Amino acid sequence: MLFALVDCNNFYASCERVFDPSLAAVPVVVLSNNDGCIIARSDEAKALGIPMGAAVHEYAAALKRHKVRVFSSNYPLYGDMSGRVMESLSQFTPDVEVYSIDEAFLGLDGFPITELPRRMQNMRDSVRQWTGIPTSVGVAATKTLAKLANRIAKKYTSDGVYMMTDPVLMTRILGDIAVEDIWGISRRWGERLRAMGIKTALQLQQADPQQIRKALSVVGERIVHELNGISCLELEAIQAKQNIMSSRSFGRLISDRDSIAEAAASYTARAAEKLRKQNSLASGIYVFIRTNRFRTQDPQYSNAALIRFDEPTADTSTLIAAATRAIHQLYRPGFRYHKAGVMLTDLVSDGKEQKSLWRLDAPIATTAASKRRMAMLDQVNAMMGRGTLFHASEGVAKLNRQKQPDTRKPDWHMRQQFRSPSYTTRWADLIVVR
DNA sequence: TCTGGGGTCCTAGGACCC
DNA sequence: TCTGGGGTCCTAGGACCC
Repeated sequence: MLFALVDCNNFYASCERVFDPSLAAVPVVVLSNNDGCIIARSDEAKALGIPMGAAVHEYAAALKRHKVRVFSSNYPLYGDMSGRVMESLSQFTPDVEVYSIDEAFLGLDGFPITELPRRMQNMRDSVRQWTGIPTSVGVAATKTLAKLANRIAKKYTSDGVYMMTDPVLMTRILGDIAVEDIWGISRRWGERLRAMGIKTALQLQQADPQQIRKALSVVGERIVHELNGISCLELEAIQAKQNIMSSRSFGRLISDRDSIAEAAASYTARAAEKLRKQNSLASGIYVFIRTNRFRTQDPQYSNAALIRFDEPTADTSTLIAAATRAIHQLYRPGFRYHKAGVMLTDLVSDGKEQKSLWRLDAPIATTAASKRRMAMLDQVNAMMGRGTLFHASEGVAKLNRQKQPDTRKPDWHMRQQFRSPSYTTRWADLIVVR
């Protein structure tokens, strides 16, 4: 069995180019929702050294100097283009897993191996011709290796297709790839592996799977097997989402409760629409609000509530009513809020059993952790007034995991007993740092 | 001034049961 | 005050992905 990973090159920037030929061969970037940061770059923009996720304000001068064409994001357009690309791919094989808006895995069962390079080349050219979107194709024995092959295709080939099938060549390639560049290994795990002396993909491939499992759980072990050509990740069918999220930063700081509730209501309406589109019902809604964590000079507050419904629902007004109640419960005066969001959770889709049965009787229940934070915050506010940066650690779990101790010198420390919903006594530490 | 918006999976620990 | 062995279900949180 072989897998292909097809990845659209610089997808959002390429989409903009499809509709404006004057953008060809000039640097193009696409911005995030509030035009806050850069989320897509054409090759020319990458060559200028503009990093992914860069804050626009930091690069405003450079963008201007190099005459970079800058676009606000247009998600309906990108979604539509993505659909066309996926549709094109399905002309070549029915085994298509849409992995993200700009990527798909293909199962290549039934393709004669000798013909594969030509077929993949043909597919890539056709997608380009039918949609205007350039892609890269990586082929290998497992999804993880196909991901790496795709990198090679993008970086080093002229035709955008790379088959990683030669074992000798593969050894050389893996030796040149840093562990963090493997699909599924990011910074934290990369650090852990490096501490174990594993720095390259080749070293991880040759590592003891059991040892890796100890360090990185079964997820890490799977990666080791995948690097060895033993497929642990199958092609997955498209399925209904398990959660639907809608959140935004406000674009300015908001202090009054009703404006936040209004924002939450509109997020909820958007999420409810998506919910109905996939024919699901929500069993709960998770609502969060937060201050701007980048403004360290401001007092910080973030909290979340989870509301369960007696009956799963897709009714917009029910959902909005719940979100509004949650905001009222979470809101604390004296803070300048930056972001809020809702997540419809534990969705019930047609024919599918609901995953869990809720035992909580209360019509509204914030999460236990949320209740504790709330109680502590209120207490601290009462004792000290506002304008305090706080840091809370709770429960036994975190202690046992030996989280890095906070080295900032606490001004004030409180240990609080509380009762969880089941009336088991637990404790929480609250460290107040000015 | 400004620093996104979505998702998934896995595990530890606690509640609860026999 | 200390004390078992087996199990399941649930939640929160920590990782990861694009």
